[in-house]
Amino acid sequence: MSDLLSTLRRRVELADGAWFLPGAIAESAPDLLAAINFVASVSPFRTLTTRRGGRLSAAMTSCGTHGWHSDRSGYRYLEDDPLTHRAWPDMPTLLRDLAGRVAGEAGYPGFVPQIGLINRYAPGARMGLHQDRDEPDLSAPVVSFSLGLTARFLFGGLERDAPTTSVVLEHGDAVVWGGASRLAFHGVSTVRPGHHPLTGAFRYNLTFRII
DNA sequence: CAGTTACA
DNA sequence: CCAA
Repeated sequence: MSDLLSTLRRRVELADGAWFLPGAIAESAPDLLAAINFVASVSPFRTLTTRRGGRLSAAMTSCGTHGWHSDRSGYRYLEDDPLTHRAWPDMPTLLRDLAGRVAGEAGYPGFVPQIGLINRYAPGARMGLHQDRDEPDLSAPVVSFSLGLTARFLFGGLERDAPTTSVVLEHGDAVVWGGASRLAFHGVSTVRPGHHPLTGAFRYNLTFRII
């Protein structure tokens, strides 16, 4: 897609500093799936536990300098994958470049992601409202890509009780939130059964962060 | 509280 | 399904 057309693409502001970019990464979807498969071949998808013994329904893996992890010690970023006891896979150049481009389209120029967290949702999986607050550097936005099955994305405010707005995230969509929305609560409703020609019975979400 | 569960 |  040309730079001209990408500058003309539709943008919807969900909240102050939070942008929904429909179709922003659609053209790169096959290459993104290949990148996901590479990451998972080094650091496989795994199901994480919460501090109190619950289990996250979305399977996760990471790439880049650190990976996001949760267990009985809580949430944190780790330099090494506790599953493989080795470094997380390098972030594929395509992911870094695409996340930077999409951040720029949302008004956050110069974004060079350090970490890519990949969430895999089978039908029935969900993600409760939460904040991305494990990053010491909150000046950078969070960039999110959606691939495969559709899901309803909930975007709230700075307190858990604040009302949420929702958008349906489809294959190829992106969301970027930063600035006044950087610590906004967000989540994903239960993914419904379905089939996607590229991803089969899965939804993939990639979130790019700087810590 | 990125969770599950009990009950109106 | 929502409140806790």
